[in-house]
Amino acid sequence: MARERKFSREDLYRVSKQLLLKHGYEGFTFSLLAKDLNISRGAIYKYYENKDELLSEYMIYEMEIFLNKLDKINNYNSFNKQFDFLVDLMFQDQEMHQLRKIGFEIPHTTSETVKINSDTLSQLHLTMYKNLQSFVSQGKKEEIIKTHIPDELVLGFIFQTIDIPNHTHIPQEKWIASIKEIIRNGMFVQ
Amino acid sequence: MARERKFSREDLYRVSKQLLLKHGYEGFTFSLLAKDLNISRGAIYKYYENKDELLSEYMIYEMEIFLNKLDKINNYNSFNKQFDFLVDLMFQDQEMHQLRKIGFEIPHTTSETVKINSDTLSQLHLTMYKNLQSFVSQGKKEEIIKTHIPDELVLGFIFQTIDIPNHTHIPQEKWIASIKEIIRNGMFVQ
DNA sequence: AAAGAAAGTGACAGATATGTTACCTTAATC
DNA sequence: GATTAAGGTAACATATCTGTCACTTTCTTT
Repeated sequence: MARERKFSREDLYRVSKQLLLKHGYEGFTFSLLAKDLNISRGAIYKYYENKDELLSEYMIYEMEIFLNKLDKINNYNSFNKQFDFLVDLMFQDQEMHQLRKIGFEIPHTTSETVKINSDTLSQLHLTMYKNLQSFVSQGKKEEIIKTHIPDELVLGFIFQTIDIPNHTHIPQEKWIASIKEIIRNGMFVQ
Repeated sequence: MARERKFSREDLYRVSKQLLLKHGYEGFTFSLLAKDLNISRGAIYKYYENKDELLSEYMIYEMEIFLNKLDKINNYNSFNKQFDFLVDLMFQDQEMHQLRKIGFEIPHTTSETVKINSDTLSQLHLTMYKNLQSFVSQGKKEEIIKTHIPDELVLGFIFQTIDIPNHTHIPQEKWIASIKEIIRNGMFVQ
């Protein structure tokens, strides 16, 4: 150590998250980042060669946090409780879900570091996928989930429906309850 | 008339669409557009002051085409057929749905023309919404759709689920059939 | 064939993002 | 207190996008 840093890694990640959600991948720049951190742009280059290096590293960080939370799905042994847990988690981590989509825009063609990070990220996605895969399998084995529905669709419904904009500001609890109901039993009167 | 144009409005729209889907709103530039059209960048400025003017106009064009198709929903008088029509339409016009989301990124703060176009676009969205609103109302009146489900969610499910990525390339027919089944009756065994 | 008008071009200036680097600052270590 | 090394800054060169404008090209009209 020689001199105290003006910004921590956490600062970097926090502000990057805000900027990513606001401007998207293409709109994210070191200029904006430096301005929001009240540091000079050059300081960031002491740690990262380009934005892809920073962002791919940050995505790994977010993904690891998410996977840790997701892992708690194994604390529940009935499929129904796991289902509730998963949908609730997705709603809590709605922003993470936005970020994950932005993460796919990072090109893995630039520096070596980015390539390595992208590989790590792919690995984490695979881990997530396997975790969820076994969740779906169990649902089908317990004869709760219809077996003829593609696994991808089971997960896709849970992942996509959290993005439905709630323009009329229906209370979150009611909103989520309705989503769960539709996924479970549909929106048609039986 | 004085001289033949090297590019038609259709050319402009077609290439803009490709670029928008590939690079998103922020990544869309007149430079890219000119290059793909094999014309000079300056030529585009003869018709549009900036990209927002072009894009907002283009979005109106796409939206009008879509609304014309959507209007055919009234050719069906049973709710169930309308439902099938709507889901099928959304799948045919998947790209249009991507574009619509990108369209929301156009700032309505630049030139007067953009403001006017944005208003027109809002109007078209309202028209679409009302059209769909009456579809949902009918479904509830016919006691096919559960009345306690928020209207926004009924539409949201139809609009969002078409975005679920079909990575494993399940045949479209089977895919769409499963989506319809889940929306209607859920993914849980009854 | 001359005049006029719309279409298109290329160059210019301004703005902003990107990497790099010489130099300054701060704090720990000797 | 001098040395060392990491942290930070500001300026520079480069690249790209933007908007404008004088000029050229092409076609129609007279």
